[in-house]
Amino acid sequence: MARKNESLDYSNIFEAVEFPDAYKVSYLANAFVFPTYEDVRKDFGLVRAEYHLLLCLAHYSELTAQDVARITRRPRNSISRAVHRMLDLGFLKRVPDPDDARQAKLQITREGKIMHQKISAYLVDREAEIFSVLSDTERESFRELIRKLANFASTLKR
Amino acid sequence: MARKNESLDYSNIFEAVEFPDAYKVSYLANAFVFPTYEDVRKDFGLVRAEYHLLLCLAHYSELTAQDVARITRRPRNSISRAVHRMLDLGFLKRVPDPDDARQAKLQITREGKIMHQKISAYLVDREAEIFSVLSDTERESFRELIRKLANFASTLKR
DNA sequence: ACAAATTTGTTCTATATGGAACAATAATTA
DNA sequence: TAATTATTGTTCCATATAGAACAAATTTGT
Repeated sequence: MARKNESLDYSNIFEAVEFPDAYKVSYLANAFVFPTYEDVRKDFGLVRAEYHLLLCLAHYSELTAQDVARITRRPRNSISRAVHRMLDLGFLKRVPDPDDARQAKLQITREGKIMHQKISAYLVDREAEIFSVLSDTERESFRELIRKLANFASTLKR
Repeated sequence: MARKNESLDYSNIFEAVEFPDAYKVSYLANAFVFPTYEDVRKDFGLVRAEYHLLLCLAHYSELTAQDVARITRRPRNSISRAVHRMLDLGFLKRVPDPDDARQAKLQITREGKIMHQKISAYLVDREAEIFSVLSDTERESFRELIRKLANFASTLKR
């Protein structure tokens, strides 16, 4: 007997939904972005906030935990947890701020940089994979558009 | 005394990161998509999988739990849990499939449709908000590009 | 026809995550 | 200066979520 339901087209919803563009952004996140975080967790042993620390401190030489929370829009307590684990793992170092005893400046270590490079190489590949469906000019268009959207999103209150 | 760190530009990372396009998709998801799910949870009392059930069954008259899992790419157990709660809430009804005792066909109820319309109205507004930064032609371009990307993502193995 | 493999829906369990409250410190205002 | 307010990082707690294993039913392959 033939397999039932085989003619059901699961992507019809893309066009039927009342907010098709936002839905597809969401879908892309669920199908691609989130699984990528999951891969990073499985392959490199770092959860999202931990990887975000690495990412931020690979590009800013010195940040507080609060800075990272703002950059990534993750809650402070998630970052706090992640900081401790990254310190234990030797991927970060922390130096108290002499001018403000509440906070401490975080820096990435040599080991952290190496880990960052490994993860980044993987993520660069993942990016290439998903965007391979676009032509060069399409890719360029998308880059401009997503830049506008992300910049706008960065102004949203938290 | 002036506030410290006030000159730090949190969006520099958008261009510095090694995978800028994927990063911004991810950022948009974190800044916009997931907070939207959170709003739905707070304002309407439905978690993601529960809302996804409503969404799917508002557009397909009859689906199994497995169908919904595939359409939304959520794990089966999340959908299973959500189905029970939605049945209790009276938003769904379930009829056993006479041809296959393993599965049951799900349908949305009148109350479910009403709830779906309320949530959809909210999400339509959210969509309009984020895409307000794009011109009409930009919006049209983005629609085409995200469609390609989402369609490709839908072919990815799970 | 019969054994093996697959599919569906479920429960159990582990964990990532975010909200709330808190103490310590710093900044602001009176 | 003194009192109030804000900020930072932290711990505690509740919950959403996904993996794994499972039983029942169905399909596939020999």
